[in-house]
Amino acid sequence: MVQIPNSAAPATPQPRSVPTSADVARLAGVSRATVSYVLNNTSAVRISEPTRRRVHEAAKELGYVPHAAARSLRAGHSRLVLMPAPSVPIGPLYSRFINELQWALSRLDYTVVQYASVGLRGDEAARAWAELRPAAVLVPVGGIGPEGVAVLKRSGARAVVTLGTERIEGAHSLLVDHAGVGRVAGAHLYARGRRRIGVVVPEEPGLKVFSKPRLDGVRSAVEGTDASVTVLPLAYEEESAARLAARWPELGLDAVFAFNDEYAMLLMRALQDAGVSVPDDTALVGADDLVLGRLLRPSLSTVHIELPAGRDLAELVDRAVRNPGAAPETHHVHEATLVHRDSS
Amino acid sequence: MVQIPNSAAPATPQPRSVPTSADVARLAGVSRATVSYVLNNTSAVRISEPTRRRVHEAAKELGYVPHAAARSLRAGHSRLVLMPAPSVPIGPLYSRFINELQWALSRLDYTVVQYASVGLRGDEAARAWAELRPAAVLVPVGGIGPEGVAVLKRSGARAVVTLGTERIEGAHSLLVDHAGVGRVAGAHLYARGRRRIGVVVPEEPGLKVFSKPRLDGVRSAVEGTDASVTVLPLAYEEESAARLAARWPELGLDAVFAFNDEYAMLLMRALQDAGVSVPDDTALVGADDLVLGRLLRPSLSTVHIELPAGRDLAELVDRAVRNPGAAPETHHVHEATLVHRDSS
DNA sequence: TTGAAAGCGATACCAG
DNA sequence: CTGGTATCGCTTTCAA
Repeated sequence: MVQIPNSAAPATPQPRSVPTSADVARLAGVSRATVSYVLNNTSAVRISEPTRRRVHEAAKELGYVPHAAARSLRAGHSRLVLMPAPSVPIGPLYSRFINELQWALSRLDYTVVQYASVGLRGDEAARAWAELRPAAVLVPVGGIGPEGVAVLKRSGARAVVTLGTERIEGAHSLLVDHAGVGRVAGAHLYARGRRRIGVVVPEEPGLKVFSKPRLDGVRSAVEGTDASVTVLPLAYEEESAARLAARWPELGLDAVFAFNDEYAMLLMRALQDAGVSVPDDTALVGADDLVLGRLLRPSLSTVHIELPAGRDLAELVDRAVRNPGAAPETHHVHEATLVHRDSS
Repeated sequence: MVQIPNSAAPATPQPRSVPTSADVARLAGVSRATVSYVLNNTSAVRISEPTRRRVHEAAKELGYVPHAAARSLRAGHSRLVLMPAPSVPIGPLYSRFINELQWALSRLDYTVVQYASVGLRGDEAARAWAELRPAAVLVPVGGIGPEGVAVLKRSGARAVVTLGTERIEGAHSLLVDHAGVGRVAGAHLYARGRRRIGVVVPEEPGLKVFSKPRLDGVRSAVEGTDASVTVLPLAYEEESAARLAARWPELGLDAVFAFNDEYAMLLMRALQDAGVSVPDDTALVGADDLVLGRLLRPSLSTVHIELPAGRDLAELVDRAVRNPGAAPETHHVHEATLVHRDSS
């Protein structure tokens, strides 16, 4: 690449330093205060129309973009909502919910940001989030403890909301009843006359927060009956499923709750390939009610769970931010219902 | 809720203002400068061990967390990498890539953040991103134009990298050859003797950026031959697939490229339910090589695409940030290969 | 209606 | 080795 030395060709639009409101003021021939008033439509002061125009034109000409950090430093608070990005792909159901939530929060004029806190755990992560001085932090399941909440609050977070299976001291909570998912599945299988029930537990580490309560739910559903529960570790790979299916005769199970629809699909195929008939030999129930469950043959029974509307959670966040002193709210989501299809 | 008025109960640990480095300095009995040196391990100055300890203890006692905005304001730059969050769920393949990338960037000490710019389009979005003064912006396909890149650069972004199907003026590009995906699929179907080829185009709006080049790829593969290409709009719902399958006799197609494996699964089921045999009556090819393709019966032929390692892209970003003057790099991903299974 | 100036929190230079 | 202090960009009183 031929480069013309700067000294020889100062004409090239070299990356001049980024324009500030002072530059805008200079170009418009006004003070920085006036620029601020105009660009923020401050209603407390009235600026003459010609001045407004000059300021707007200067801003556009320079390509001025305000500096968010400077602004929130001065303001003493931000409208940033931080969501730790889940480190494992968490499925379409959850993605859709997150999307909806982000949309709703944007409508309330928050800046929503997903922070990838890879490699940090517990309080370290909380500290990293706190550095950004968010107005609110929305933590998906298992990502924070009471000390983490304290760190965030001390550094000015006005609301911490956890989405998960258990309440965290000091934080608002949206409790999703994963145990209920397991309970519904277990009760259904029991009612269908099944007594030796397997429960798939994904080997993928990030999913334990879901799989554990779902497993416990199945257990609680058949507690005190003559039914037994067998834990079935399974990785999301064909080979793992094939190995599990090969052990089927010795396992002697007549039913499986497969954690979710995707694992159910994986297992259904492996079972069918191994000559195990679904649902005759073994009944199969998934969860999350994904489209793909309806596409399987036999079509997949599943547990449907109604996540709250993104708007509702957004409003909870907004309320919490406006009134940080209020006692933590706890909301429950336990609308788990069984969708009975052909696999059970 | 019973609320005790504040005035009556000032004893409750009310949110005292958030501790700053000045507070730490005061408590440790040193100057703010010293605090900064200690906490940042500044190697240029040597601080006595006792002082270090006192500072660290004071910081811990107060629960001090540095203020990222203040820091980057002072520093004049940030290590923030901004990635606009895709507004549509974009599939497991892409999610995994994003995750890997975030991880690699964190290792290089960048703060990676996904920004949900819901509702903003084009330059508006670019301006919103620019307010955060990121060091680099990674824009997935179709999210930015040349003016947007200019806005970002003018406000100090040292690198803009687009991941997509076309180069954008001024930005580094990682070009994923979606047309190649279509070409490979089309060529394969042609080679298998198919001549009336349907191409599924998702009705979901966000997917057009992928589906358009894939469709064009199929077209180019059979251009100048006796094969024809028919566009098949399809929404990701059973009913939509059923309607499409019902029209099958009149369409008279002997092959379909189904955009990706998920749409392929949807269509395969609908075709089978409508009595169309795959692959005898109609050959079917998906894309993305998802696990579920192997689980279908017949197992699904698909186009595998090798995305670059997250590490490589992270290094491109890092290089670009360190050397903002360098000419935009363009990298190509065109490793599309056909995985032949039973559906074609 | 506009301008001057203080100050948000952290850092890095320059003295001491 | 440690402490003042100017500075980053912006908003917001207070005066003019």
